[in-house]
Amino acid sequence: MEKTDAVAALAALAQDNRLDVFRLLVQAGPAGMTAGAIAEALDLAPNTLTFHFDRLRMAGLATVRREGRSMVYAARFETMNALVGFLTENCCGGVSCAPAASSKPARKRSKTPA
Amino acid sequence: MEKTDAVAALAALAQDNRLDVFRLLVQAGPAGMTAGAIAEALDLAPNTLTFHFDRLRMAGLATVRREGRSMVYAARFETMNALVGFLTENCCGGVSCAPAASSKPARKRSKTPA
DNA sequence: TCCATATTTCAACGATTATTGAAATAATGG
DNA sequence: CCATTATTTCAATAATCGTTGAAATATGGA
Repeated sequence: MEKTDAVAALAALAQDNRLDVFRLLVQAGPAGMTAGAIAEALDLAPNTLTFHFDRLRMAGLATVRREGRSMVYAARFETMNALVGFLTENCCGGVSCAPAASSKPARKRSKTPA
Repeated sequence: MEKTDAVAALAALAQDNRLDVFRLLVQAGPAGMTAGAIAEALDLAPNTLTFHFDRLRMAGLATVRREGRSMVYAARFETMNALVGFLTENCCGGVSCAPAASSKPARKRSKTPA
């Protein structure tokens, strides 16, 4: 993941309501959730929600599809995974957030299997 | 890590220059870097930099200490680690960013709630 | 077709953001 | 003390953000 995309994804998640929306989508899994169901669950106005959905989609964190009268939103796990990968690689110093890397530029290292 | 803190940390990292600053701090390790060195490395005005440092500190992602005439900033790895943990736990569906399945009984049984 | 439902679009608004320039503060050395 | 270096504080600015209300659009059913 590129830095630009990481910033976009971070910005998309860096907002209370939007983070709630995304968490809900994650729980819903690939099946997703209708905009209405999310609006009800989080008590948000539908137009406000559309605004936030747009942000999530622009950041590659969500998808939409129409299903009858409803719009079904779903999380893009791939992007989220890439974001966590970016943070771990670039902002942690290596494998985990261990403090003491040397002053050399961080290089990709083989991932320790979980 | 609480949701509020996560949002704060995400917001702190969700900006080009600030992400650059933080990455530099991560590379520098616990020893940190002087404001001046960072200003030169990233070609940023010192007052602009102070603004960004404040954001990082408020979010718990950096610390300062005075060293002679210079201010030395360092990354707070602990917070970063907690953030990645929060994202993995709350926004990925469990272990990695697998499409939320076995780790939690996600309830998703409803035919378009009225 | 008309009607109800589900969601989006649009225009507005106050609030926050990132940046700049100028001035202030803190530490060091002569 | 004075000058220099390093950084912060302050005020101002344009740009973006999150929310709201009103109106528009799309779908499915009677």
